[in-house]
Amino acid sequence: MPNDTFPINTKSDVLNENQLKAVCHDEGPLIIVAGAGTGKTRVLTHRIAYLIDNGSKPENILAVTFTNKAANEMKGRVASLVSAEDSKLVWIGTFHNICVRILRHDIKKLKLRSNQKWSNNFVIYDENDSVELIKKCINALELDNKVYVPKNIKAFISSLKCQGYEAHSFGDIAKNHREIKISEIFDLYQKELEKNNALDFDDLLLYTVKLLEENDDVRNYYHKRFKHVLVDEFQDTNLIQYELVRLIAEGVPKYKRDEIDKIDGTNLWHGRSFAVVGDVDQSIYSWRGADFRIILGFQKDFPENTLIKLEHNYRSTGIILKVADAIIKNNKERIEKVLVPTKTEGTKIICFEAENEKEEALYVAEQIFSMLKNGYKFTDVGILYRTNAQSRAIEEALIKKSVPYQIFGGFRFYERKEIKDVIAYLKVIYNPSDSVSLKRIINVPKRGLGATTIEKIEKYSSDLGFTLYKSLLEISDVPNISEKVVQSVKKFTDLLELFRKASKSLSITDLLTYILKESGYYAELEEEGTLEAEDRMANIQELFSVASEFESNYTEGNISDDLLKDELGGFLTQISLYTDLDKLNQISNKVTLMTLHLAKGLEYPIVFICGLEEGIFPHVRSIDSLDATELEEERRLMYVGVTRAKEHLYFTHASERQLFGQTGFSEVSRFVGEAPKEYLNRFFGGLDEKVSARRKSISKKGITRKYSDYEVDEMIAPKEAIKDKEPRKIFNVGDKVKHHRFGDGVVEQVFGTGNKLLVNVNFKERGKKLLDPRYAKLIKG
DNA sequence: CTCGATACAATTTTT
DNA sequence: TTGTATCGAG
Repeated sequence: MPNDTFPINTKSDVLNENQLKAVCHDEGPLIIVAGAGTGKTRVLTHRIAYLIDNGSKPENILAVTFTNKAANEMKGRVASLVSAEDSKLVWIGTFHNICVRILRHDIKKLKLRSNQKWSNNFVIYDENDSVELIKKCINALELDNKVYVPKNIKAFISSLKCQGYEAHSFGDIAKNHREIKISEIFDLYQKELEKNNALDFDDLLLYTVKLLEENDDVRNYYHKRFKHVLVDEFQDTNLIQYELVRLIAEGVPKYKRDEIDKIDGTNLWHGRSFAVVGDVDQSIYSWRGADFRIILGFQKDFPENTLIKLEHNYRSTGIILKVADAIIKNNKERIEKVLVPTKTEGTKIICFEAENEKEEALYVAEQIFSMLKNGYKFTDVGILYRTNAQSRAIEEALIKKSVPYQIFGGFRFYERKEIKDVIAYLKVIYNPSDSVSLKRIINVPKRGLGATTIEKIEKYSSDLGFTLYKSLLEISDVPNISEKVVQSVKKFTDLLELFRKASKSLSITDLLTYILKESGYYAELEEEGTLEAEDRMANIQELFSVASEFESNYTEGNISDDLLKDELGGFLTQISLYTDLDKLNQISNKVTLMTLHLAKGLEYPIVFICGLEEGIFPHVRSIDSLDATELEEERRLMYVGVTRAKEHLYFTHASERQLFGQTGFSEVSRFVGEAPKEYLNRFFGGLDEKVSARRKSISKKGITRKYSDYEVDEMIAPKEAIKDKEPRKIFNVGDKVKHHRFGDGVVEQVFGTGNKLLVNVNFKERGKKLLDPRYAKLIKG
């Protein structure tokens, strides 16, 4: 829902039976198996509101998501259900965000092997920073970076960290020469991070878990504080993330679990809950260390769990769901479940075979215009594909046909060179130990400090155990350095010291202006005068608007307490954990292009899934893979794509496609074949005389429908025709009630009997609230 | 030290 | 075809 991110959907106040059960589950571990479009977010937000309305303190609730977008959406929806003050007290955030909050407070309590301690002004390294550092480690160990490819090593170490390994514990189990070497790189990498006072994304989780495991006080504090823990997208949780929420919810380190269970396991859940929501069929990040079998682990760890399935789909038409179901049924690794439609059958899925990727793209553009005639808007359209490379042809066609579009994925804002440069200045000012950022800016703009000089200084630093910054400050002690370089370095460090002083008094935007001017960064760009340089300046301008937005939030006090302490630190944290996906909230009348991965959690009335060809989707790598589970993951991705569609779904594929500058032929994807034929309407592009033999053979079977001039199929229903099959019933009890906080209201729904009684009350001033009369004081009359 | 030429590889990427 | 990474000449 890109165009209405925080809707207060009046209908959503009515919950179905299982949604209600999940919302009102009082104590203990809870698994909510929620298929696509079954109101998962609605359940989570209403559950938070329910807990608050029924006596829980908002500060006792922790809700964890994977993306900032999901977190923001949840915050917005919770804010619409409870009071503004209450909603601010609930901790809602991404795994990484929650970890930073905990670590900024308590990382000093975490001891390093060297008996040093972390300081709370640590910086966060992104993928690039980490790879840079790994590169350095590989060099330092005199290993061949063709054998030990930094990017791959980073991924390997990352997966180790996600399983809870540290360098030494991996070293103990390393099986072969390569693994031993990797454990050495790992070890050095970690030491370097320590020296830089930097944490990578995985460390945020790993160290928080370590802190909670080792430090009883910290663990007890968070365990006592968070009486209700909720986890979104649980199927995408990796081991370390699970361990984090488990530690908070259960309050017991892993190795102590067995003893505790026997002693007072029965009391554990008194007034507490641990709710996880997930759908294994939507697990598409296993290559990132996520393992949907974690749900089985949860069941094993908490045999007393309650399992609730949400199977009523409120998003898609019947046919779309049948197709999704037929496709995902081909997977072996799954928990059996069905999606029960609540909408009409809808129209058949249109499957278009184009001659090549250009025609495919043109077809998409034309169809969008046809849909406009049916009352749809550009915002109603989502165009999905497997790989970013596919977007080019589509973009070209959209430009040609003047279809406004927005695209997500590809290069990210915060990975742009100029943005990284400017941020590197901020990072160094904030934390001078950060040598990766320091190296990034030491010669940007050009100061005559090249690779050889840096190497010399680095050598000197590691020999004496200095940080790079310290060596720069004492540059005249470094051997074999020319006077020219000494002067240049002095000028640079003076500049940084100046910035650091300025940072104490200046706002972020003023500091940025100061840096750009004094460093000569702006001047260098201006001098260049190229189109590219202009682009860069524009991007830097965008960074300014991000900064000023942060400032206004900061002064208004909308930032959580930890971050309030330090404006620069808060800003750096925010942008380190930011992704482009967050921009998706922007309202604009445009169609949206993105990869299938990015589409998870979104929905569009009209969805195009493009490039449905063997080799593209499913991708060659998963077809060739010996591991059958990779193909199953591709299929789950297909399932995610199909279930994004609310009303109309298109499959498109091309028989010929340019790939890496070469033309190749491709078969239609097996996933199209897995959709029942009776739900597909097949169309073919190209000119009649060019019809291939294969196509003819298909037409003989009578499947072909003549397709010409890209006219829209007459069978497509106008938007109004697709409605809910039957509106969900509202039980109008009509009792007038009074609540000490919410005032007067009318009972609109009553659920259950006796102990399980629940009422849905519409309060004059506060709107609808779901209440348990056992806790909420309701006075009749 | 800097710049340009050439070789080379090529999913997905919540943070 | 594209983007980047590396190497050698100036």
